[in-house]
Amino acid sequence: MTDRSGTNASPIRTAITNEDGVDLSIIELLFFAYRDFTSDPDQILAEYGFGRAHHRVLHFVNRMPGLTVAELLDVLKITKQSLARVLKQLIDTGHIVQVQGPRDRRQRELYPTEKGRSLALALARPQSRRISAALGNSSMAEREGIERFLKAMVNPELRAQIDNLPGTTSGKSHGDE
Amino acid sequence: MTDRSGTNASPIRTAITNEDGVDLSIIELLFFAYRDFTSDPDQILAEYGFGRAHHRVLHFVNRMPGLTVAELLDVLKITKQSLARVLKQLIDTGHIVQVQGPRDRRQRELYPTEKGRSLALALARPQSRRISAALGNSSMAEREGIERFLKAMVNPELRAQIDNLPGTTSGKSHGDE
DNA sequence: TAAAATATGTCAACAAGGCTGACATAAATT
DNA sequence: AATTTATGTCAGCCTTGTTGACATATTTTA
Repeated sequence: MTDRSGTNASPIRTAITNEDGVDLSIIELLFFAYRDFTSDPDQILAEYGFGRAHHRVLHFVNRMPGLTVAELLDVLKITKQSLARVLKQLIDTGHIVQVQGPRDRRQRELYPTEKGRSLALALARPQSRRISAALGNSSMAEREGIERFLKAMVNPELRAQIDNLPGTTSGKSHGDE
Repeated sequence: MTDRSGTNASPIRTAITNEDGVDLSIIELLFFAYRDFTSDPDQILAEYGFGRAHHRVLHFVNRMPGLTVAELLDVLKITKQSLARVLKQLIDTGHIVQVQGPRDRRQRELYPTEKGRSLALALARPQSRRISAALGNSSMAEREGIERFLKAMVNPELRAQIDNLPGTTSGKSHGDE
Protein backbone atom coordinates (compact mmCIF):
# COMPACT_ATOMS: atom_id res chain seq x y z
CA MET A 1 0.00 0.00 0.00
CA THR A 2 3.04 2.27 0.37
CA ASP A 3 3.04 2.62 -3.37
CA ARG A 4 1.99 5.42 -5.68
CA SER A 5 1.78 3.53 -8.97
CA GLY A 6 -1.01 1.03 -8.27
CA THR A 7 1.36 -1.94 -8.40
CA ASN A 8 2.79 -3.54 -5.32
CA ALA A 9 6.56 -2.98 -5.32
CA SER A 10 7.33 -5.30 -2.40
CA PRO A 11 9.59 -8.29 -2.99
CA ILE A 12 8.08 -11.68 -3.81
CA ARG A 13 10.07 -14.32 -1.99
CA THR A 14 8.71 -17.49 -3.56
CA ALA A 15 10.02 -18.94 -6.79
CA ILE A 16 7.96 -19.57 -9.89
CA THR A 17 7.59 -23.33 -10.23
CA ASN A 18 6.31 -25.74 -12.84
CA GLU A 19 3.07 -25.69 -10.88
CA ASP A 20 2.38 -22.21 -12.23
CA GLY A 21 1.22 -23.98 -15.38
CA VAL A 22 4.40 -23.25 -17.26
CA ASP A 23 7.00 -25.76 -18.44
CA LEU A 24 10.01 -24.20 -16.83
CA SER A 25 12.17 -27.32 -16.90
CA ILE A 26 12.39 -27.50 -20.65
CA ILE A 27 12.53 -23.73 -21.06
CA GLU A 28 15.63 -23.64 -18.90
CA LEU A 29 17.16 -26.78 -20.34
CA LEU A 30 16.91 -25.26 -23.79
CA PHE A 31 18.60 -22.10 -22.58
CA PHE A 32 21.53 -23.87 -20.93
CA ALA A 33 21.89 -26.50 -23.63
CA TYR A 34 21.97 -23.97 -26.42
CA ARG A 35 24.34 -21.69 -24.57
CA ASP A 36 26.92 -24.43 -24.18
CA PHE A 37 26.25 -25.94 -27.58
CA THR A 38 27.09 -22.65 -29.31
CA SER A 39 30.12 -22.05 -27.12
CA ASP A 40 31.97 -24.98 -28.69
CA PRO A 41 32.90 -23.34 -31.98
CA ASP A 42 33.61 -19.96 -30.43
CA GLN A 43 37.27 -20.58 -29.69
CA ILE A 44 37.92 -21.76 -33.22
CA LEU A 45 36.07 -18.80 -34.69
CA ALA A 46 38.04 -16.38 -32.55
CA GLU A 47 41.28 -17.57 -34.15
CA TYR A 48 39.94 -16.37 -37.48
CA GLY A 49 38.47 -13.15 -36.16
CA PHE A 50 35.03 -14.53 -36.96
CA GLY A 51 31.85 -14.62 -34.91
CA ARG A 52 28.71 -16.69 -34.84
CA ALA A 53 27.28 -14.80 -37.78
CA HIS A 54 30.15 -16.07 -39.93
CA HIS A 55 29.57 -19.57 -38.61
CA ARG A 56 25.93 -19.61 -39.63
CA VAL A 57 26.65 -18.30 -43.12
CA LEU A 58 29.48 -20.75 -43.63
CA HIS A 59 27.38 -23.62 -42.37
CA PHE A 60 24.46 -23.10 -44.69
CA VAL A 61 26.61 -22.37 -47.72
CA ASN A 62 28.26 -25.72 -47.09
CA ARG A 63 24.94 -27.43 -46.63
CA MET A 64 23.28 -25.87 -49.66
CA PRO A 65 26.08 -25.09 -52.09
CA GLY A 66 24.98 -22.83 -54.90
CA LEU A 67 22.21 -21.13 -52.98
CA THR A 68 21.64 -17.50 -53.86
CA VAL A 69 21.98 -14.51 -51.60
CA ALA A 70 18.20 -14.17 -51.37
CA GLU A 71 17.81 -17.81 -50.39
CA LEU A 72 20.44 -17.46 -47.70
CA LEU A 73 18.72 -14.40 -46.30
CA ASP A 74 15.54 -16.40 -46.13
CA VAL A 75 17.15 -19.23 -44.19
CA LEU A 76 18.96 -17.00 -41.74
CA LYS A 77 16.13 -14.48 -41.34
CA ILE A 78 18.46 -11.50 -41.23
CA THR A 79 18.71 -8.41 -43.39
CA LYS A 80 20.82 -7.88 -46.47
CA GLN A 81 23.16 -5.51 -44.70
CA SER A 82 23.78 -7.88 -41.78
CA LEU A 83 24.65 -10.61 -44.23
CA ALA A 84 26.74 -8.36 -46.49
CA ARG A 85 29.27 -7.59 -43.78
CA VAL A 86 30.08 -11.15 -42.80
CA LEU A 87 29.71 -12.56 -46.30
CA LYS A 88 32.23 -10.06 -47.63
CA GLN A 89 34.74 -11.18 -45.02
CA LEU A 90 34.19 -14.83 -45.84
CA ILE A 91 34.72 -14.10 -49.53
CA ASP A 92 37.79 -11.94 -48.90
CA THR A 93 39.37 -14.67 -46.79
CA GLY A 94 38.71 -17.26 -49.48
CA HIS A 95 36.20 -19.37 -47.58
CA ILE A 96 33.33 -18.71 -49.96
CA VAL A 97 33.21 -17.89 -53.68
CA GLN A 98 30.46 -16.31 -55.72
CA VAL A 99 29.49 -17.66 -59.12
CA GLN A 100 27.21 -15.82 -61.48
CA GLY A 101 23.86 -17.59 -61.78
CA PRO A 102 23.67 -19.68 -64.97
CA ARG A 103 20.03 -18.94 -65.83
CA ASP A 104 19.66 -15.56 -64.13
CA ARG A 105 22.92 -13.67 -64.32
CA ARG A 106 21.81 -11.21 -61.65
CA GLN A 107 22.02 -13.94 -59.08
CA ARG A 108 25.20 -14.87 -57.24
CA GLU A 109 25.43 -18.50 -56.32
CA LEU A 110 27.43 -19.09 -53.17
CA TYR A 111 29.82 -22.02 -52.87
CA PRO A 112 32.35 -23.00 -50.24
CA THR A 113 35.99 -23.38 -51.23
CA GLU A 114 38.11 -26.22 -49.92
CA LYS A 115 39.19 -23.85 -47.16
CA GLY A 116 35.58 -23.01 -46.34
CA ARG A 117 34.55 -26.65 -46.37
CA SER A 118 37.35 -27.53 -44.05
CA LEU A 119 36.48 -24.76 -41.57
CA ALA A 120 32.79 -25.67 -41.63
CA LEU A 121 33.66 -29.23 -40.71
CA ALA A 122 36.06 -28.11 -38.00
CA LEU A 123 33.28 -26.03 -36.47
CA ALA A 124 30.69 -28.79 -36.70
CA ARG A 125 32.94 -31.42 -35.17
CA PRO A 126 32.90 -30.30 -31.51
CA GLN A 127 29.17 -29.73 -31.69
CA SER A 128 28.68 -33.16 -33.13
CA ARG A 129 30.85 -34.67 -30.41
CA ARG A 130 28.78 -32.94 -27.75
CA ILE A 131 25.58 -34.27 -29.28
CA SER A 132 26.99 -37.75 -29.53
CA ALA A 133 28.07 -37.65 -25.90
CA ALA A 134 24.66 -36.33 -24.86
CA LEU A 135 22.89 -39.11 -26.72
CA GLY A 136 25.17 -41.59 -24.99
CA ASN A 137 23.70 -45.01 -25.46
CA SER A 138 20.25 -43.75 -26.33
CA SER A 139 18.19 -46.04 -28.48
CA MET A 140 17.27 -45.16 -32.03
CA ALA A 141 13.73 -44.55 -30.79
CA GLU A 142 14.96 -42.03 -28.26
CA ARG A 143 16.96 -40.24 -30.86
CA GLU A 144 13.92 -40.05 -33.08
CA GLY A 145 11.86 -38.72 -30.20
CA ILE A 146 14.38 -35.94 -29.70
CA GLU A 147 14.48 -35.05 -33.38
CA ARG A 148 10.72 -35.09 -33.62
CA PHE A 149 10.47 -32.77 -30.64
CA LEU A 150 13.04 -30.31 -31.95
CA LYS A 151 11.46 -30.22 -35.37
CA ALA A 152 8.04 -29.62 -33.87
CA MET A 153 9.50 -26.64 -32.01
CA VAL A 154 10.13 -24.91 -35.33
CA ASN A 155 7.46 -22.68 -36.84
CA PRO A 156 5.42 -24.83 -39.23
CA GLU A 157 6.00 -22.51 -42.22
CA LEU A 158 9.74 -22.96 -41.81
CA ARG A 159 9.85 -26.72 -41.46
CA ALA A 160 10.10 -26.89 -45.23
CA GLN A 161 13.57 -25.35 -44.97
CA ILE A 162 14.66 -28.26 -42.80
CA ASP A 163 13.22 -30.82 -45.15
CA ASN A 164 15.08 -29.27 -48.05
CA LEU A 165 18.44 -29.83 -46.41
CA PRO A 166 20.29 -32.87 -47.72
CA GLY A 167 20.80 -35.96 -45.61
CA THR A 168 18.55 -34.98 -42.73
CA THR A 169 16.98 -38.06 -41.19
CA SER A 170 13.54 -36.53 -41.54
CA GLY A 171 13.90 -35.53 -45.19
CA LYS A 172 16.61 -37.27 -47.18
CA SER A 173 17.83 -36.54 -50.72
CA HIS A 174 15.67 -33.47 -51.25
CA GLY A 175 12.39 -34.30 -52.85
CA ASP A 176 12.23 -38.01 -53.61
CA GLU A 177 10.14 -39.83 -51.04
CA MET B 1 46.13 -24.59 -59.71
CA THR B 2 45.29 -21.04 -60.79
CA ASP B 3 45.82 -19.98 -57.21
CA ARG B 4 48.59 -18.09 -55.49
CA SER B 5 47.81 -18.94 -51.86
CA GLY B 6 48.28 -22.70 -51.81
CA THR B 7 44.60 -23.33 -51.18
CA ASN B 8 42.20 -24.22 -53.93
CA ALA B 9 39.69 -21.39 -54.35
CA SER B 10 37.39 -23.20 -56.75
CA PRO B 11 33.79 -23.81 -55.73
CA ILE B 12 32.81 -27.09 -54.09
CA ARG B 13 29.45 -28.12 -55.48
CA THR B 14 28.55 -30.98 -53.17
CA ALA B 15 26.85 -30.49 -49.83
CA ILE B 16 28.23 -31.61 -46.51
CA THR B 17 26.11 -34.53 -45.35
CA ASN B 18 25.71 -36.57 -42.19
CA GLU B 19 28.04 -39.06 -43.83
CA ASP B 20 30.94 -36.69 -43.21
CA GLY B 21 30.88 -38.04 -39.67
CA VAL B 22 29.11 -35.03 -38.26
CA ASP B 23 25.61 -34.94 -36.78
CA LEU B 24 24.21 -32.18 -38.94
CA SER B 25 20.56 -33.06 -38.40
CA ILE B 26 20.56 -32.27 -34.72
CA ILE B 27 22.93 -29.31 -35.12
CA GLU B 28 20.47 -27.69 -37.50
CA LEU B 29 17.39 -28.71 -35.55
CA LEU B 30 18.82 -27.03 -32.49
CA PHE B 31 19.49 -23.87 -34.48
CA PHE B 32 16.00 -23.63 -35.94
CA ALA B 33 14.23 -24.76 -32.80
CA TYR B 34 16.04 -22.28 -30.59
CA ARG B 35 15.57 -19.45 -33.05
CA ASP B 36 11.81 -19.86 -33.07
CA PHE B 37 11.60 -20.69 -29.37
CA THR B 38 13.22 -17.38 -28.45
CA SER B 39 11.14 -15.43 -30.93
CA ASP B 40 7.96 -16.08 -28.94
CA PRO B 41 8.52 -13.56 -26.16
CA ASP B 42 10.01 -10.93 -28.43
CA GLN B 43 6.77 -9.15 -29.28
CA ILE B 44 5.82 -8.88 -25.64
CA LEU B 45 9.26 -7.59 -24.72
CA ALA B 46 9.14 -4.98 -27.45
CA GLU B 47 6.05 -3.44 -25.86
CA TYR B 48 8.13 -2.74 -22.77
CA GLY B 49 11.22 -1.59 -24.66
CA PHE B 50 13.00 -4.66 -23.36
CA GLY B 51 15.17 -7.23 -25.10
CA ARG B 52 16.23 -10.80 -24.52
CA ALA B 53 18.78 -9.73 -21.97
CA HIS B 54 15.98 -8.34 -19.81
CA HIS B 55 14.06 -11.54 -20.27
CA ARG B 56 16.87 -13.72 -19.00
CA VAL B 57 17.48 -11.55 -15.96
CA LEU B 58 13.79 -11.41 -15.12
CA HIS B 59 13.43 -15.13 -15.58
CA PHE B 60 16.18 -16.15 -13.21
CA VAL B 61 15.28 -13.58 -10.57
CA ASN B 62 11.81 -15.11 -10.59
CA ARG B 63 13.20 -18.61 -10.43
CA MET B 64 15.72 -17.90 -7.68
CA PRO B 65 14.29 -14.99 -5.69
CA GLY B 66 16.84 -13.45 -3.36
CA LEU B 67 19.87 -14.39 -5.40
CA THR B 68 22.71 -11.90 -5.30
CA VAL B 69 24.20 -9.98 -8.20
CA ALA B 70 27.27 -12.22 -8.20
CA GLU B 71 25.14 -15.35 -8.33
CA LEU B 72 23.13 -13.97 -11.20
CA LEU B 73 26.30 -13.15 -13.12
CA ASP B 74 27.40 -16.73 -12.60
CA VAL B 75 24.18 -18.15 -14.00
CA LEU B 76 24.05 -15.87 -17.00
CA LYS B 77 27.79 -15.94 -17.72
CA ILE B 78 27.95 -12.29 -18.64
CA THR B 79 29.93 -9.40 -17.19
CA LYS B 80 28.92 -6.98 -14.49
CA GLN B 81 28.56 -4.10 -16.92
CA SER B 82 26.34 -6.05 -19.30
CA LEU B 83 24.09 -6.98 -16.41
CA ALA B 84 24.13 -3.49 -14.89
CA ARG B 85 22.49 -1.90 -17.90
CA VAL B 86 19.48 -4.17 -18.08
CA LEU B 87 19.14 -4.69 -14.35
CA LYS B 88 18.96 -0.95 -13.78
CA GLN B 89 16.09 -0.69 -16.25
CA LEU B 90 14.22 -3.55 -14.62
CA ILE B 91 14.61 -1.89 -11.23
CA ASP B 92 13.63 1.55 -12.53
CA THR B 93 10.49 0.12 -14.09
CA GLY B 94 9.54 -1.63 -10.86
CA HIS B 95 9.92 -5.21 -12.07
CA ILE B 96 12.74 -6.08 -9.69
CA VAL B 97 13.67 -4.77 -6.26
CA GLN B 98 16.95 -4.94 -4.39
CA VAL B 99 17.10 -5.83 -0.73
CA GLN B 100 20.20 -5.44 1.36
CA GLY B 101 21.63 -8.82 2.27
CA PRO B 102 20.71 -9.82 5.84
CA ARG B 103 24.01 -11.44 6.81
CA ASP B 104 26.32 -9.56 4.46
CA ARG B 105 25.10 -6.04 3.98
CA ARG B 106 27.29 -5.52 0.94
CA GLN B 107 25.16 -7.94 -1.02
CA ARG B 108 22.00 -6.95 -2.84
CA GLU B 109 19.40 -9.66 -2.95
CA LEU B 110 17.25 -9.49 -6.06
CA TYR B 111 13.51 -10.14 -5.89
CA PRO B 112 10.73 -9.79 -8.42
CA THR B 113 7.81 -7.51 -7.63
CA GLU B 114 4.24 -8.50 -8.44
CA LYS B 115 4.72 -6.66 -11.71
CA GLY B 116 7.93 -8.53 -12.44
CA ARG B 117 6.38 -11.88 -11.56
CA SER B 118 3.49 -11.20 -13.83
CA LEU B 119 5.71 -10.25 -16.77
CA ALA B 120 7.93 -13.29 -16.26
CA LEU B 121 4.91 -15.55 -16.44
CA ALA B 122 3.58 -13.75 -19.50
CA LEU B 123 6.90 -14.34 -21.22
CA ALA B 124 7.11 -17.99 -20.23
CA ARG B 125 3.57 -18.78 -21.34
CA PRO B 126 4.02 -18.75 -25.13
CA GLN B 127 7.26 -20.71 -24.81
CA SER B 128 5.52 -23.24 -22.65
CA ARG B 129 2.69 -23.52 -25.14
CA ARG B 130 5.17 -24.14 -27.94
CA ILE B 131 6.85 -26.87 -25.93
CA SER B 132 3.56 -28.45 -25.06
CA ALA B 133 2.51 -28.45 -28.70
CA ALA B 134 5.86 -29.91 -29.73
CA LEU B 135 5.57 -32.69 -27.18
CA GLY B 136 2.09 -33.42 -28.53
CA ASN B 137 1.01 -36.76 -27.23
CA SER B 138 4.53 -37.88 -26.37
CA SER B 139 4.76 -40.45 -23.62
CA MET B 140 6.32 -39.66 -20.29
CA ALA B 141 9.31 -41.75 -21.35
CA GLU B 142 9.81 -39.65 -24.44
CA ARG B 143 9.66 -36.47 -22.44
CA GLU B 144 12.24 -37.84 -20.07
CA GLY B 145 14.44 -38.81 -22.99
CA ILE B 146 14.30 -35.25 -24.27
CA GLU B 147 15.08 -33.76 -20.88
CA ARG B 148 17.94 -36.17 -20.34
CA PHE B 149 19.40 -35.27 -23.70
CA LEU B 150 19.13 -31.51 -23.17
CA LYS B 151 20.66 -31.75 -19.73
CA ALA B 152 23.52 -33.84 -21.05
CA MET B 153 24.20 -31.11 -23.62
CA VAL B 154 25.10 -28.74 -20.79
CA ASN B 155 28.71 -28.53 -19.59
CA PRO B 156 29.05 -30.92 -16.62
CA GLU B 157 30.35 -28.20 -14.27
CA LEU B 158 27.21 -26.20 -14.89
CA ARG B 159 24.65 -28.92 -14.44
CA ALA B 160 24.64 -28.07 -10.75
CA GLN B 161 22.97 -24.77 -11.65
CA ILE B 162 20.10 -26.68 -13.18
CA ASP B 163 19.74 -28.98 -10.22
CA ASN B 164 19.57 -26.00 -7.88
CA LEU B 165 16.53 -24.61 -9.62
CA PRO B 166 13.28 -25.37 -7.83
CA GLY B 167 10.69 -27.70 -9.26
CA THR B 168 12.80 -29.08 -12.08
CA THR B 169 11.91 -32.69 -12.77
CA SER B 170 15.53 -33.71 -12.37
CA GLY B 171 16.22 -31.90 -9.12
CA LYS B 172 13.24 -30.95 -6.95
CA SER B 173 13.14 -28.77 -3.81
CA HIS B 174 16.77 -27.72 -3.85
CA GLY B 175 18.97 -30.00 -1.83
CA ASP B 176 16.89 -32.68 -0.14
CA GLU B 177 17.09 -35.95 -2.03
C1' DT C 1 11.77 -1.45 -77.65
C1' DA C 2 10.75 1.08 -73.52
C1' DA C 3 9.36 0.62 -68.89
C1' DA C 4 9.05 -1.86 -64.77
C1' DA C 5 10.46 -5.25 -61.67
C1' DT C 6 14.12 -7.98 -59.58
C1' DA C 7 18.78 -9.47 -57.47
C1' DT C 8 22.42 -7.69 -55.60
C1' DG C 9 25.69 -4.35 -53.63
C1' DT C 10 26.73 -0.40 -50.92
C1' DC C 11 26.44 3.73 -47.96
C1' DA C 12 25.16 6.08 -43.69
C1' DA C 13 23.34 5.76 -39.36
C1' DC C 14 21.52 3.60 -35.38
C1' DA C 15 20.54 0.15 -31.34
C1' DA C 16 21.14 -3.84 -28.34
C1' DG C 17 23.98 -6.23 -25.74
C1' DG C 18 28.27 -8.31 -25.35
C1' DC C 19 33.26 -6.88 -23.77
C1' DT C 20 37.48 -4.46 -20.96
C1' DG C 21 39.76 -1.64 -17.65
C1' DA C 22 39.67 1.71 -14.15
C1' DC C 23 38.04 3.52 -10.14
C1' DA C 24 34.78 4.47 -5.89
C1' DT C 25 32.28 2.92 -1.86
C1' DA C 26 30.79 0.27 1.89
C1' DA C 27 31.20 -3.65 4.55
C1' DA C 28 33.49 -7.77 6.05
C1' DT C 29 37.67 -10.18 7.08
C1' DT C 30 42.36 -10.65 8.44
C1' DA D 1 44.61 -0.86 10.45
C1' DA D 2 45.05 -3.07 6.18
C1' DT D 3 43.12 -5.96 2.90
C1' DT D 4 39.64 -8.23 0.53
C1' DT D 5 35.04 -8.51 -1.22
C1' DA D 6 30.42 -7.09 -3.32
C1' DT D 7 28.63 -3.85 -5.81
C1' DG D 8 28.12 0.31 -8.68
C1' DT D 9 29.60 3.29 -12.27
C1' DC D 10 32.24 5.57 -16.05
C1' DA D 11 34.27 5.59 -20.61
C1' DG D 12 34.90 3.27 -24.61
C1' DC D 13 35.05 -0.64 -27.82
C1' DC D 14 33.12 -4.61 -30.86
C1' DT D 15 29.75 -7.57 -33.21
C1' DT D 16 25.66 -8.14 -35.18
C1' DG D 17 21.27 -6.92 -35.69
C1' DT D 18 18.20 -2.93 -37.69
C1' DT D 19 16.32 0.88 -41.42
C1' DG D 20 16.24 3.66 -45.52
C1' DA D 21 18.20 5.30 -49.61
C1' DC D 22 20.29 4.65 -53.78
C1' DA D 23 23.16 2.42 -57.85
C1' DT D 24 23.78 -1.30 -61.19
C1' DA D 25 22.91 -5.06 -64.07
C1' DT D 26 19.62 -8.03 -65.80
C1' DT D 27 15.18 -9.97 -66.62
C1' DT D 28 10.39 -9.51 -67.40
C1' DT D 29 6.42 -7.13 -68.93
C1' DA D 30 3.60 -3.96 -71.35
